[in-house]
Amino acid sequence: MVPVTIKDVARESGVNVSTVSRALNGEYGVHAETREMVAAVARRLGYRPNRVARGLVTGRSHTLALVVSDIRNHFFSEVARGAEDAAYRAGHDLILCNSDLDPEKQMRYVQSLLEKRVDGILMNSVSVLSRKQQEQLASMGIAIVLLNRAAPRSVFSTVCADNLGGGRLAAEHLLRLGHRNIAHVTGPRHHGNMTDRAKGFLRALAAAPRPVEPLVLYGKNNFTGGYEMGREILASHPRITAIFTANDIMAFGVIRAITEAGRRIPGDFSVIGFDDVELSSIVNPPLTTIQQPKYEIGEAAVEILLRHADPKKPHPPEHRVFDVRLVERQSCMPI
Amino acid sequence: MVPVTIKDVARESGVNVSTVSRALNGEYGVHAETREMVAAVARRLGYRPNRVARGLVTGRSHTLALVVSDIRNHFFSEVARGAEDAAYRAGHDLILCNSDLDPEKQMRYVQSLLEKRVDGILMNSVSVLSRKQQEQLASMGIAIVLLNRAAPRSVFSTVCADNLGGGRLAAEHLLRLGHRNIAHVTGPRHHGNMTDRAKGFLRALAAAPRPVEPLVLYGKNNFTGGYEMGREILASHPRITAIFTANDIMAFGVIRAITEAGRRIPGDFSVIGFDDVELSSIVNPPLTTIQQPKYEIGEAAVEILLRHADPKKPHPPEHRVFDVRLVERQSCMPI
DNA sequence: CTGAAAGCGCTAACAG
DNA sequence: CTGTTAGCGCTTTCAG
Repeated sequence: MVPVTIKDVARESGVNVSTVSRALNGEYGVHAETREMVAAVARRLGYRPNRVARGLVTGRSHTLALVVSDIRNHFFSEVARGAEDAAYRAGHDLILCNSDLDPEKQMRYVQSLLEKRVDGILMNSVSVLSRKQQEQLASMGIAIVLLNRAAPRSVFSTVCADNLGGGRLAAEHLLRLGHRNIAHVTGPRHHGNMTDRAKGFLRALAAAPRPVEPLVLYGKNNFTGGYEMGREILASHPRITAIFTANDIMAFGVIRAITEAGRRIPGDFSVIGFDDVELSSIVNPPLTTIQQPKYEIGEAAVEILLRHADPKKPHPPEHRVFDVRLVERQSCMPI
Repeated sequence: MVPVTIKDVARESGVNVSTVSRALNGEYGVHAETREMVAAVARRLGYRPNRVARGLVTGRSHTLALVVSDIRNHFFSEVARGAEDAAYRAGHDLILCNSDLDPEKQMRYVQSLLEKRVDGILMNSVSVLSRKQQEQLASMGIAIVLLNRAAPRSVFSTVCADNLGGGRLAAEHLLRLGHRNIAHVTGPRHHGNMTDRAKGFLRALAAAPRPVEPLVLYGKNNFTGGYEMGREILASHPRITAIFTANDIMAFGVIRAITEAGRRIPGDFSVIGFDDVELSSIVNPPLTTIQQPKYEIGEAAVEILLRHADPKKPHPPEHRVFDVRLVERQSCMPI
C-alpha cells in the first residue's frame, strides 16, 4: 500500500538511484545487464514511477486541459473525444473543465491549471473575455489553442470549421431549391462562430443572380431558442418557406414549433441546420445540415498544442480551418 | 515568464519561505501584518503556487479521474458534467479517459493515473475486467467508485440508478395501457445495467394478474441495433404491439424501422425507452421513457470518492442507488 | 558505465 | 510568531 520508490528499487538491486532512473528511462550509458536486472527488481517490487516527482524536476506534467462551455453539448463531447484520443496517443492526460462561458470561471480555471503546470490549454473560446483578460492570458506563457474562428491578429493558435463556407453552402442549397423567402435563425449577436455562419449565408444570398435578403432572427442558441423563433416565424412572417438555423439543436426547436402548429416539413418549410449532430440523422424527418468535423477538430487542436507546449522553442500561432460539407437528408425540398 | 517561486516571495518580503507558506495558506500563527505584507508581495510578483511541488510533499494531487467508455455517449457526458461540477466545488480537477470498454486500455489508464497520484478514480464499469484484473485494481490502494449496479460483495463503492425498478415501471406502464404482446429490445447479454432493466421488466410482467411473457431480443445497444431488432419484429413477430428498449438510442432505432415501414407510433406500436436522453423530448413523437438522474449520479460519485480519497481513514464501500421515474410523452397509447 | 550530490518548489516538524 | 532544517521522489550534472 505504501508506494515503492526508486530508492527501494536502488537498494534492492544494489545500485544507485541515478542508475535506476537511467535504466528505467532507457537512457544511454547503462550496461545491458544492469538495466535488465534493475528492470526485473522494479517489476518484482511493483515499482510505479511517481510522475508528480518527475514533473517537478522536468517541468512538464504531460497533462493538457480542455476548457469548454459544457461537455453535454454534443459538439464539445465530440471534440473532447478527438482531443483525448490524440492526447492519449501522445502520452498525455486531459483535464476537463466546464466554463459555462462565464469569464470569471474561465479565468479561475486557467489560474488553477497554471498552478498545476499543465503543458497546454485547449479552449472553447475567448470571446467572452475582456480585452484585458485576453492579454493577461496571452502573457501567461502557456500554450493555448482556441476552438473558434481564426483571428489573424490573435496571438493564440486556432482550430475551427469553415463557418463562413458552411453558411454559403446552406444558402446555395436553399437557392438551388428555388427558395426566395428565407429566414436565418441564430444565437445571440456576436457569437463568434455563429456570426461567421450568418455572414457566409447572407453574402451568398446577396451574391445570387437575383439577390435575396433574408429575415434574420436572434435568440438563444438552444432548443428553446429555436422553438421560440420558429413560433415567431409562424406568427409574423407567413411568406417564409425556408429556414437556416445556426446549429442543429435550434433546428430541432424550429421543427417542433412548426410540426406542433400542424405544418409540415419539408412540405411547408424547408429547414437546414449546422453541425450534423448525432441525432440529426435520427429525428423525423432526418435533418439536412452542414457537417463539421468535430472529432478531427479536437485531434488537430491537441496536435498543435503539443507542438507549442515546449516553452523553449516558441512557434508562431497556427490557424487551421477544416472544410465543411452539405449533408442532404429529408428536411428540405424544392419550392 | 520564468515562474516566480515561494523563494522569490520570501526574499522580496524579507521573511523565510516557511513563513510565506504559512501566510499564504492561511495557517495559524502568522502575524496579521506579516501575512498581509507577504500577500501583497506575492500579488505584486504574480506568484502562483506550484501545485505539483505541493502535491509531492502532501501526497495529494487534488485530481480525480473519470474513466468512461465514450464521452460522446450522452449518458456519460451528463455524468461527467455532474462529476466535474462536484469536483470543481471541492477544488479538484477531473481527468477524462475514454476506455471503449477495452480491458487493456482501461488498466493502462489506471496505471497511468496511479503514477500521476490521482486521489481517486470514477469508473464506468469494471465488468469487462477479468477477475484477476479486478483484484489487482482493488489492491492498488486507490479510491474507486463504480458507475453501475451495486454488487454488495464488491469492494468498490458504486452509484447507479434503480435499473430494476425502472424495468418494472416500464412493464407496469405497458400493462396499464392494456398491452399483452410485448417485446423487449436490449443490448448484449450480461451487460450489467441492461440486464437489471430486463430483469425488472420481466419480473413485473410475470407478476401481473394475467402474466405475460414477452419476446426478448438481444443485439447491439445502439441505434443500429435498435433498427435491426425493430425490423426483425416487423418481419417475424406481427402480433407485437408494444416495445420496451433498454435505452433511448435503441428506441430511436426501433422507431426508425417502424416508421420506415409505414407503420405508426404510437398508433401501431407503443414504444418506451430508458435514460431520458436530451433528444428524447425532441424526436417525433416525443419518447415516453424512464428517466435516470445522470447528473446527480456523477455528483454523488465524486462526493463518495472524495470521502474515500484519504487513505488514512478508510471507509467501507458505499452503495448509492438513485430512483428513476416514468416520463410520459407521446410514444405510447392504450391498445 | 556508475555513484555522489544537488536541487525542482513546497510543506512540516522542531526549535527558538 | 518566525526561522532552520529536512525531506517528498525524481532527474541531472559532475566526477570517477
